[in-house]
Amino acid sequence: MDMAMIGGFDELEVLEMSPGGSAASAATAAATGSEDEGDLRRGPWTVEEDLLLVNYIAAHGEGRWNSLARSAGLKRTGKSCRLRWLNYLRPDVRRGNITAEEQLLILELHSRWGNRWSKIAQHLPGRTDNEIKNYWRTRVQKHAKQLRCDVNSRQFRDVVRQVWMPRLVERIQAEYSAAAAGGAAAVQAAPPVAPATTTASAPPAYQHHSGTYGGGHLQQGAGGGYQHAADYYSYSEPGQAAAMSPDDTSSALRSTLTTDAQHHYYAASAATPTNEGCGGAGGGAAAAGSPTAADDVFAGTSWSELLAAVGREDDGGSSKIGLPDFELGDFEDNIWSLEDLCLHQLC
DNA sequence: AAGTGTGCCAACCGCGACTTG
DNA sequence: ACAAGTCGCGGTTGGCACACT
Repeated sequence: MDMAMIGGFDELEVLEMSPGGSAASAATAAATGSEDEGDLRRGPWTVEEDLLLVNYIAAHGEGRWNSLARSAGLKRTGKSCRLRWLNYLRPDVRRGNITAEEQLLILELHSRWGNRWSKIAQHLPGRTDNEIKNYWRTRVQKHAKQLRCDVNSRQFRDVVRQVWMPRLVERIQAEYSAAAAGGAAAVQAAPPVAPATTTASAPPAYQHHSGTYGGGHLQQGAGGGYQHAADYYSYSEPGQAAAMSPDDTSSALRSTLTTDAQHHYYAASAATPTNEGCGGAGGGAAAAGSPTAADDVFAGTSWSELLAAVGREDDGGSSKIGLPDFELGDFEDNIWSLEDLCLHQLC
């Protein structure tokens, strides 16, 4: 937890504030706090409450939240204590912007597992399910809305795979190249590569290799990165052999950073043409459920092939994938810009 | 400078799964 | 085997902060 932040409050008068909150929120807390309602408080946590909780857990450990709440002298439900601890006070909670690597993981894992936020969060060290859920709702769903797509529609998933993820990979790649350039003179590292040419021109760590999505099948070794990649690739659903332990989150992240991510995301995404409409209810089941390997109709196609297959519904029938006639709004980040979509003939 | 809109995030709620007696 | 209690998850909401007009 951010004890420094809590310690930063010198005056007890401001204790009736949620961290990062305000007097207004404190007032709200007082108004809605129902301190007397069943002797249970609700609303924003005060610094005093945080300290009580943290100190109690430090001394006795977590778990048994209802009795913990009583024993710690907190007028909160166990549920509320658990939430506060897990989402905010836990020492290893990571705060700040979701990195490109993390975005990539979230997109990938969500495409596999759907809204299994806690499961996804297990693979992002320090991130909470709540944070990932919020990210999805505020960022990803916003994009879907801009595209007039149902976030669960296959079209939107295609766009994520064919535009957003490549963009993230490029960004990560560029960052690594820049880091490498900063460290050594041997900066022959490839510049951020255009998606369709990546396979041919990427630096070694990103070289294309064939593999089987979900099978951990790697034909080409390229140092430690590939080892991690193997771990990541071979992660399986319960019931299947899982090469990566659930707690090997850093491995998952590293693999995302250091492997043939493009292959991973695009070979894994070999598209089956579909004209499922955007904004309809059609995609709900697809995302609500967790796409299995068998369900992954994108398996087996290189990502450059995939990009070549992308087109619009109204392009005279040449499209392989029925992407909608997007009405583009402003994309606030460079990951997914109008230029990107136009570049890939998605607009 | 004031009003409005939007993004973000902490917290709550309901429900199902699990545990315990 | 069953009921009550507890836990964990996903969905939703309320409100602050900031950007924009």
